[in-house]
Amino acid sequence: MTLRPRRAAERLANPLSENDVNDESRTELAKGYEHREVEARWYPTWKERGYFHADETDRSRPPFSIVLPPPNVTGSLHLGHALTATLQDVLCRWKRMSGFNVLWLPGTDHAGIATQMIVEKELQRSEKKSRHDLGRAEFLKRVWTWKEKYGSRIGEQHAALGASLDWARERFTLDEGLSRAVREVFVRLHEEGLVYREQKLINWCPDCRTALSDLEVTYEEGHAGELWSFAYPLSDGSGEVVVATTRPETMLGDTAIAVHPDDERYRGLIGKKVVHPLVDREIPIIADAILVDPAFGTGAVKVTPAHDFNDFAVGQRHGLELLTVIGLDGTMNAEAGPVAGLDRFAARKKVKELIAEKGLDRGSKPHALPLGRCQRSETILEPLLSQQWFVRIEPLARPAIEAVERGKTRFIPEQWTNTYMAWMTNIHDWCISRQLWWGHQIPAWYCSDGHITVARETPVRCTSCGKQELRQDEDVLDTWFSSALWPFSTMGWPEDTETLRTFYPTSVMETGHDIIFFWVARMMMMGLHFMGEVPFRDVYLHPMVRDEKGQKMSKTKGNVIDPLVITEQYGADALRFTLAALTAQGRDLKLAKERIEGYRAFANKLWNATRFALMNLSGFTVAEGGVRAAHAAPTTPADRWILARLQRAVNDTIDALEGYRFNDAAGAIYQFVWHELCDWYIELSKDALYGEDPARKQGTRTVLTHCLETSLRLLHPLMPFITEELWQTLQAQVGARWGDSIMVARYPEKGAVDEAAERSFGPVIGLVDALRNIRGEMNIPFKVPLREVQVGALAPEALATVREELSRVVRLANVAGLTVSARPTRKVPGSAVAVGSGFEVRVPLAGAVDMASEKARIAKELARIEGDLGGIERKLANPSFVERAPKDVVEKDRARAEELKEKRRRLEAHRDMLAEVEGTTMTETPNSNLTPTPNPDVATPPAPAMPPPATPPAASPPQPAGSPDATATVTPAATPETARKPAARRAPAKKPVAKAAPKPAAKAKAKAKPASKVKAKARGKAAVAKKSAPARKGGKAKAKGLVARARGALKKLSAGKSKKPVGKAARKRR
RNA sequence: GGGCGGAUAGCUCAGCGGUAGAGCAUCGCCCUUACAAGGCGAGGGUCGCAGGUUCGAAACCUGCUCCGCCCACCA
Repeated sequence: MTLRPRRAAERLANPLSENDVNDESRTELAKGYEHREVEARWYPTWKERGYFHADETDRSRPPFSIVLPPPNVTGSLHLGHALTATLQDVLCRWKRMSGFNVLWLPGTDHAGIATQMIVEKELQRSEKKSRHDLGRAEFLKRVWTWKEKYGSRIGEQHAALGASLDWARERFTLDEGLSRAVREVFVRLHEEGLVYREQKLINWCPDCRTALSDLEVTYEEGHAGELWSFAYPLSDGSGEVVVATTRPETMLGDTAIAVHPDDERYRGLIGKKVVHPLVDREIPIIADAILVDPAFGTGAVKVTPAHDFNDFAVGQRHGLELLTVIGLDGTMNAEAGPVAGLDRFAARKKVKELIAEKGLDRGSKPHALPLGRCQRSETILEPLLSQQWFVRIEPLARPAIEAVERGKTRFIPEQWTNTYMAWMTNIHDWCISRQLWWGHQIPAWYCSDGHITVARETPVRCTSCGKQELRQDEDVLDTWFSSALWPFSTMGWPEDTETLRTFYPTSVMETGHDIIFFWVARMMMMGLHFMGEVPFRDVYLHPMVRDEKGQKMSKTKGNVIDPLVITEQYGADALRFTLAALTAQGRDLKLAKERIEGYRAFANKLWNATRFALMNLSGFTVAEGGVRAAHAAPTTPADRWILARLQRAVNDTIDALEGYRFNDAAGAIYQFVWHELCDWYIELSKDALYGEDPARKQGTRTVLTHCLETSLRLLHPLMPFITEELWQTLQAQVGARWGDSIMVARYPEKGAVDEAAERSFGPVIGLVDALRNIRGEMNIPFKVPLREVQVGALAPEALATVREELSRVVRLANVAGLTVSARPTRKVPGSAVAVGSGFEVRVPLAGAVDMASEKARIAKELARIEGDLGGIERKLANPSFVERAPKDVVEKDRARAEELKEKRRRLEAHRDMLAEVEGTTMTETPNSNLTPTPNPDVATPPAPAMPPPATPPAASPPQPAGSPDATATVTPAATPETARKPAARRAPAKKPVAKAAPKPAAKAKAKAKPASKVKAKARGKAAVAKKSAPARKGGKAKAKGLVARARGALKKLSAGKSKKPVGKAARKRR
């Protein structure tokens, strides 16, 4: 007893690895998938062989290009980057295998402010120095050192994920080439009047000491502030005007009081003046209908043009003085009179005190307001007046809007189109200068007269006055300025390169939706302006990766996960597959450990499926022509079925990839490999593989190899490492020359699905499911063979198929004796019955069957049918439904109703028989053996009372051979299953039966209670059956919708289920 | 203030006009020689609320309630 857990534990503790030799020709696999060893091996191999490299001179294949959104060199990658890398690699590998000339271009971004801050912090910590202590040149040297360190780490992380990036083309935004592109763009825009320098109010971070663009401001919603009121006395002494503010310190910069022109309260005051209470100044009262909302506060507004965006505009309208009172460091300057020299927040307090002393305080109240903070430092920003460089954006935005309107570039998911448009149409000029050191220094030079010379290379003299002492602008450009050029600057622009001609515009821009404005929009503008063509055709915006609590991953929260930690633990393939499977459109992605574990299990499943194949392919060589070769062609319904399912999986996967539905692609492959190939086909194949029929064996081996090999190729973009490993091993085993690498093998192609093969195999699956269900519900362990099983009421084509696959049914359900017939089954007391579409099955269970349990089971099924039927009949009884609903829908329901009625009829008959039996025998001998035939394996205790059944199988009416009514019989000796397992057959049956007997009663009791619930559920279940494809296609009966939950499994396998997505996908594409 | 998502089984999410699905978790049986990172079976949902459109609504429309995100210069 204690042995069992130990055996499992041992396997877990030591899962690897009889073989960790790097040898492509080996044909044996370790027992479990060991990702570390495999991953370490393949990436360098691919890279060395040049598979990642794009050839810009190759025009024989259609181009496909993606530029990797350059990660910041500030640090290492997080899971958001892993998602980016995964999705792009999926696209690139898929396209590469599909015959495209693929360029996936890597690189990194210097990330001006972010990097500078980090290095500054580091410098402060380690050497207690500021950047000013080092000086510009020395400080920049330090940053470069930092960049070298983290730039390579980013490369390693991408390699660990399997990203097939063309490393030979790796770029950095501060490279010489890209810097040249930046200068070129700046100069040209300046020449065109689209770059200008001006004194304007901008968002200033007193902490970073730099200007920011609007986008770098994050607004804190509903900050709990205070609205404070105070009085300005009128200069003529006739009274006062009360104003309100959330920033009292700014009152020292007030240069007007504004009221609404139509406001009766203040009409008489317009044009008068008030006295500033803290400095010696008079301030005019003006009327401004735009600024003032008479309903807010007192209806009078203090105007501070140099420290507020609204007030700045008022100042422009009314020609007001711009009085700056706050300095770049956030302290009050000399203009601030009594609070000069104080920090802005200390000044706020002081101003209130001073006003209160003068008796002008008019109280305050809590007030929620949006508060702008610096995206990097989270410091509260200060609107300040300063000289900055700007890009005149409107002329650039217009073409970028048009391009999207005309469909030159499209957004996926579509909803982002609106977001993009809304921003583009309300865009403000872009402040591009930053008071930093790390970045592209602005190519503008000043002479002592203040003339500006803008040039590509350092000028010798001022273009205005010829002076030779020139000083370059110390500021650098916004990081996003160089990022905006990424799609063409990385391909060699401003030169007219072969690479640009081949790969621009790029095919897809794949990135997070958080940088749609920062980056995507700006690339559109710059690409159109300088290349005359959109930078990308499709923009796929992926969701944000969150932690399992749904929180955004951020360094400050400390919930950032390093992809390397995950790949180390679960494998890159598992992580990639998880990310893809979770990437549904339009929703953020919560990464839970359990999901990754689940997909690691999937990798292991695939590994073991291949391992199984290898074990059964010794001496086998794949035939020339594969599954289509005459001597290897599929011969059984199961073969044809799995090939049809494979083709459907291929179609579904490609459809999903084409629509950027990564989760559907992952789902299609997962479902096929695990639940069809492994759960069904491999199990089905065992009789042939273990048997002695050479033709059958050959066919099965061919089909199995084909399915596996195709699955591996299909899966490769998602799980590159394990697929390569298995593909190589399989190739070596079967002596084929599929190619040097799965990476450069051909991707599976879409094709017609053999729907007849899918359909005709249904009864076999249905039958096995029915038998398994009876086992499960009756609690009969698998090792106890089922005897005297009758399969009846088979439709002609189903009869043929079932007969053809009889040995497989026998094996999968462990049946030791079975008859197949077109006629209904014969009643046998003490049997369990299941009715499927197109067949019924009866399992005599001798004494093992518990009447109550079987009755409950049948009642449950009947309730379900009643529910289904009730709903459908109500619909069919509704004249307007019959009249107005599409014909096929009505037809489908009619057929379904008929089918349900037939099922109900059979089950009712069975139920009545159960009642009859119970009435006669159960009451007196509750434990008695009701077995029709002596059954040493199942019956316990031995039958004392009941006579043998009236008609044992052997005595069934003889049928002419080949007639649809013919009865096929399988005897225990004839089945490979039983032949191989004599021990199991002879095992004393006491244990399972004894175990089983008490169980059903309890179960039945438990189930008696929620009868209403069963009904409710049954009602719902009607839908399942209705969705079946055959009905939809004209009401052809199909073996499906068996007893109980067998349906669920069946449904997955039926053609109908997966037809739906295909249709939908087709619709979506239109 | 405007806009965009989301609310479906205990959890994470598909489905988006024909009447509810997956994975994980749960319960039962099974170490059956590809895989216990496994197999088989089962249980579990008035699809956020309220109206409307429709023969038919989880899906479409309207309103509402909660959650998340984005945009916005109300002192």
